[in-house]
Amino acid sequence: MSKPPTRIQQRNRASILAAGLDVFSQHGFRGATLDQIAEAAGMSKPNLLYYFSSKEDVHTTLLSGLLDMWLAPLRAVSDCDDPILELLKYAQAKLDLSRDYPRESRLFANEILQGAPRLSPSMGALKSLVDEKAALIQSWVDAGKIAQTDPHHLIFSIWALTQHYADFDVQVRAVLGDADPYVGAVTHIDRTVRRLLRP
Amino acid sequence: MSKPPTRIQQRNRASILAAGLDVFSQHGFRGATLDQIAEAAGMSKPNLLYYFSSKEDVHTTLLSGLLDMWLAPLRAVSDCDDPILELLKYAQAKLDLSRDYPRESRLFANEILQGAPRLSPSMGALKSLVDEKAALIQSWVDAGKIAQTDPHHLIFSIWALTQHYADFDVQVRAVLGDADPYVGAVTHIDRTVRRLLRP
DNA sequence: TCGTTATTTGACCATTCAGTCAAAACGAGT
DNA sequence: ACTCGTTTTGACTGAATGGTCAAATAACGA
Repeated sequence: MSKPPTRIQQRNRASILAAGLDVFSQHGFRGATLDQIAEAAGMSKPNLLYYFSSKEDVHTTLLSGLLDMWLAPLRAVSDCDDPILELLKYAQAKLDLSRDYPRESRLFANEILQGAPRLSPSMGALKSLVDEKAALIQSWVDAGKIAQTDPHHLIFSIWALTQHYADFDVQVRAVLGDADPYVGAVTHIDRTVRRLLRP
Repeated sequence: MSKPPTRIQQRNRASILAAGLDVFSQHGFRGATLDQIAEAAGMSKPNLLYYFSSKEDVHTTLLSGLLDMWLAPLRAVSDCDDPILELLKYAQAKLDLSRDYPRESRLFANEILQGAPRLSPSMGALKSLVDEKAALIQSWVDAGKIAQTDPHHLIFSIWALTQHYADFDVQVRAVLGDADPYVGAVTHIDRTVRRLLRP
């Protein structure tokens, strides 16, 4: 039935998704227009709709494709001798995502902020993953390897602390002036996580 | 020139702003429609436009009116014998705002996320306030009253940790299930701030 | 009650925007 | 050069939406 996509199809779908990421992350779903996306992708609107069936199609394709990347660092958290280092690594990986992929972060933030209408299918999987890692963290607490803490809220903290720098970028930069936010953020988050977990 | 507003004017402007807060915080500026807001306010669209000159007028009126409330807890931070308690109080006050005024939090988050196009005038004042309080915190660090920390990033941390519960409410609830997020959040944030600041 | 002012609204306009369609342009194999 | 499937687009449609306006209705003081 479905033929393998040609080179042109791959290239065009990719540039549409890149353009969509740009526009959706900047204006949100309702604020973005197909003309904007088509223009940013270097093609006409009907041509865009030849590759994606609708505006929503572009959006959901982006979201589902990005969720994996976004959760990869959490998936990588696993049992080991030095849990503090493991969670430190997680926090830094998450901060790296904020620095290197701020548009992706804002795309998610926009979606969650509006009640995640197009993301609810994935919420179940998200809960499973978080619950699993929370159990692992709890086992570290029980073994006395890290300080007493609520694992779920610990994960929320890491999300909040790191994503803040991508999602509230303009505010952070307005306050800091010319300084690069991430220089200070790296050491601050390092210290925060260490202090929070040291038994 | 400008007459004092009648009782009807006060009531109607107030209900328009209440409706606008509801709709804007849920759908963002572009996603919200005047018909929605008018309906939520219990009046016709032309009538709404009798009290506010435009959609943008409603939005900016909301934003500027809310900024004061939002920054009040930070303004209240002042020098004292026990800086840790002072900052603890600040963090809890901010968390209370997230719990009691989540729509206001999301309204701001929406605005910042899109680059704060309608909020840039206030950014200068924001920086002044933060710089002032950061200097105060730095003096506490220098006096050895709290642990070494970057004051600006400390403030960002408190913002991030507390606002996360309002802005990402659906995600938090999807992960936690039925549990009330704020029950765990209060003690978690208390512990986090204490551990972060203890010399 | 009457006249004046404040309030409310139905009808309307112009623009924007998602999505359609038929036809044109292109490309690869023969 | 011809054919057939793929890609591209100009022109269009219908619905949504911000905003206007003149006329209707309510409030209120004299």
